[in-house]
Amino acid sequence: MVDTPGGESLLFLSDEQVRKGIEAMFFAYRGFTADPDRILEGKDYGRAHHRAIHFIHRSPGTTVSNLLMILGVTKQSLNRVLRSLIDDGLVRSEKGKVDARERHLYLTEKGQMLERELSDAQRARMRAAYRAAGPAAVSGFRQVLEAMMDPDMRRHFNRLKEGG
Amino acid sequence: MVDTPGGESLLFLSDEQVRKGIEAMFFAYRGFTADPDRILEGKDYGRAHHRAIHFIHRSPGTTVSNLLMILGVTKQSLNRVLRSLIDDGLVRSEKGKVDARERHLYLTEKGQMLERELSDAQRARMRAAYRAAGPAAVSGFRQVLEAMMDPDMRRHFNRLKEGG
DNA sequence: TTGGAAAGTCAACAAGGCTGACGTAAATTC
DNA sequence: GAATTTACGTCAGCCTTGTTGACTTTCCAA
Repeated sequence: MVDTPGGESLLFLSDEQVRKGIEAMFFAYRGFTADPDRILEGKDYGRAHHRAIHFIHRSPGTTVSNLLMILGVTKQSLNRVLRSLIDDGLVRSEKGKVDARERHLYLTEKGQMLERELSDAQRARMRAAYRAAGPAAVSGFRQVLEAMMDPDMRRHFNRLKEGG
Repeated sequence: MVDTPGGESLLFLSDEQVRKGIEAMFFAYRGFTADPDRILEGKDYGRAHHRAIHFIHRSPGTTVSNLLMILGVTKQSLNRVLRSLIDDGLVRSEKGKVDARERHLYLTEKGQMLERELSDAQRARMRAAYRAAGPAAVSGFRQVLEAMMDPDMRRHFNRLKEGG
């Protein structure tokens, strides 16, 4: 790193360094999803169900269209997932009181149990990685990830309940 | 963070903090794949082709089975992707000289052009994120990602040509 | 009261995973 | 030299999860 006359800090990032970052994302994401995937296989659910469960847990009472924006899929695709979760009694869909067109989504007890199981596994890995890398690394990790998001997604990300 | 008598550094990571990390991974990965996905749509190729192209570029002459391990898919799945890339003249498959059962894979000129296009876009985003976050953050980012990988994947990751 | 938004649903399709079975050529082992 | 194993390719069929397009119902708001 070098400070230029203008005060800007230049990073000399070779293509190779950046490529390594790209590959790190690829391999790490595999690990990131591995544990929940393992739990879900044989349970009739997949990654799509996990994502829905996660964000409903995170924002209880969220609407379908809000979920659509966060997940970035079509309503037909999300509907198929929600349908099975609702039919199986993991998710409850409540007609909105102020706007009755909206459906507010909540996890049932059963849904919360699965959510717990999935997130326990995923958090364990994340926590282990955090511990191994140390607190300074954790902060950098989060900064780079946030900078990598599309602005819309960053907005959604920051709107989720604070705490981190 | 607190230093214990034993010298160990404890991280007090609330579930909320860890959850934010999980969500950061989710949203960032979307950004990470967004640009190549956009380029590929309308070109008859998808993310699977991108991955194959990336790792063939990265390790010219790699064998099919090596690629299988790195990508973590079945040979039938990889074959479908390679088939189209070979038929379209983006990838060249060469019978091995020392072991004629193996096929060594190379990008053709045409394949290198597409690789360049895809990786230019992806590197631009990664580089921008790196610049925005700063060099210390970049180091932490890489450390956490590496700690998050499965050991097998970490081995593959570290075996790829150094430079970062 | 009517237009448009939110949601749900049906149908059809595609990408990209998977398993299982089978074939072939080449290398290795017995 | 024969048998076995390895590396690869391929056929067939299945599943998940994404897509479009069309249509309906419900309901808010102008």
